[in-house]
Amino acid sequence: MCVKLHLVQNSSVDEPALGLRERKKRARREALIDATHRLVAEHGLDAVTVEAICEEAGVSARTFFNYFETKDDAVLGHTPWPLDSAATEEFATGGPTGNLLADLQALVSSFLTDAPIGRQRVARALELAAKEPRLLARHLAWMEQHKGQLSALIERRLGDDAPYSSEIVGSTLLFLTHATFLRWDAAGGAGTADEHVSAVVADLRSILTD
Amino acid sequence: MCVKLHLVQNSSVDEPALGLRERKKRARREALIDATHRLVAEHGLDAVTVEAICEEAGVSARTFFNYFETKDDAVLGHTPWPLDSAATEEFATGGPTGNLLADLQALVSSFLTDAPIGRQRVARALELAAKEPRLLARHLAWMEQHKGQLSALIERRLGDDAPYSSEIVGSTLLFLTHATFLRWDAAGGAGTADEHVSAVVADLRSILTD
DNA sequence: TGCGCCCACTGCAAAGTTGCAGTGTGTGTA
DNA sequence: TACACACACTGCAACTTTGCAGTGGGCGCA
Repeated sequence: MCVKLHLVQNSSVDEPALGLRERKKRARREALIDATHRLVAEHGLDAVTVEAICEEAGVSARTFFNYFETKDDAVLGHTPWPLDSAATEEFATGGPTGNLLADLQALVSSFLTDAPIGRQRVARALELAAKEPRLLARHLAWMEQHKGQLSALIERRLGDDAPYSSEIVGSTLLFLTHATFLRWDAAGGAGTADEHVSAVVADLRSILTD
Repeated sequence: MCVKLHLVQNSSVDEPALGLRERKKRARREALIDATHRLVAEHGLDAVTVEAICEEAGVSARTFFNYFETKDDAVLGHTPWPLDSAATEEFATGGPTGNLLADLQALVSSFLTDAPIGRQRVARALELAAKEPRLLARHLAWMEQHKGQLSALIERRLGDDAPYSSEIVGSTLLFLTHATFLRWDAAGGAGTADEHVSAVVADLRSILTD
C-alpha cells in the first residue's frame, strides 16, 4: 500500500491560499475518487468493495463515508456543490455585468473552473457512468436535485416579475455547463472555461437563428 | 509540495498486523526524519527551519512537535525507545535461552530489527551528527539516558547477587548494539541482525582471547 | 542600550480520522 | 426455507492533526 498525497500550493495572489487542512481534504477526496476510478475501471463497480478502495487510497473505511454518502457517489465524484460561492452570490444579486446572458456565462465558467474535483476526473466519472446504469441514474437524480437549487438561485436574481420562468433558465444553465464541459474536455483541457462557454453560446446562437 | 506516505503492510503471521493509525504514525515520523535529513544535508542544520521541514513533509509545524521534542531530535530520529517490547520483557525474566550472552545477542538483534526508524535513517543521522557537534552532544546525552534504563533492565534479570555489575553489562549491550549496527550498515543491510551480532561477538571473542 | 524580527517551542480548542461494534440487506448454500 | 456470510453504511468514543495565539531567547541594527 503506497499513497501519494499531492498538496498543491494555491498560487493566485488575492485568494487566501488554502490552509493545510483544506488542501489535505481536497487531496484525500481526489485520492478516493481516483482510487475508485482505477478499481472500478479494472474490475467493475460491483466487484469493488469500499474496503478495497480505502486500502488503495490509504484511509479507513469510516473516512470514506465522511466524504461520500455512498460508494456510487465516489465514482461520480459527487460532493457538496459550491452553490454558496462568491460567484453564485454575485450572480444572485445582479452581477457581475447586469446582462443575463453574460452573467450566466460567467456562472458556468465559475462552476467549471472552481469544480471541487478536476476536469479529468469528471470525464472519467461520466465514462464509467455510461457503462453502469445505476450510476447514470444516480447522476441524473443528482442533477435534478441541483436544478432545483439553481432555480432557486435564479429566482433570487430575477425576482417574481421575470420574463422567463426560473426553471427554463435553470435548465439552460445546466445545459450550458454540460455542453461547455464536453467542449472543454474534447479540447483536452486546453483554453479557459470562459473561452469555451463563449464558443458554445456562439454555436448555439447560430444554430437557433437559422 | 508533494508528499508520499509509504504504508507498509506487516507481513509476519503471528504479529497483530499494525493498524492503519499506527502505520500512518510511523510513516509520518519517517517522512519527517527524511525531510529533515534532506534539508539539513543540503543547507546545514541552522539554515533549516522547522517550518521548512514541515512543508517538505506535508504536515503542520504543530504536528512536528507532537513527534519530536526539538528540531535536533528529528535529525537524530530520537523517538521513544521500545524498551517495553516483548523482547525486553522476555530478557528481563530470564529468557529466551537462559544463557546470558545468547540472550544479550537476541536483545541486540531485537533492538536493531524492531528499531522504530530504519537502518538507513540511523546511518544518515550519525553521518549528520558527525558534522554538527551539538547533535553529537545531544545524541550522547540520549545514549546516556538509555544506558540507565538498560541497567535497570539488566538489574531485573540478574537480581542483586549478580556476578557482574549491571552497569558493565549495560555498557556491553550498548556497545554490541552499536558495533553490530556498524557492521550491518557496512554490509549495506545485507543479512539479518542475528547474523551480524553473532559475527561481532565472534570477532570480539577472538580479539579478547589472544 | 533599546527595538524589532525571526524562530523554536507550548497550550488549547476545533476539525478530522480511526477503531469498533453495531444494523440491515442481498446472495449463495445446505 | 433457514442459515451463514459478505458488504454497505451508521453512531460514537478515542485519538491525531491543525490553526492560532501566545512566550521567550537570540541577533541585527539604529
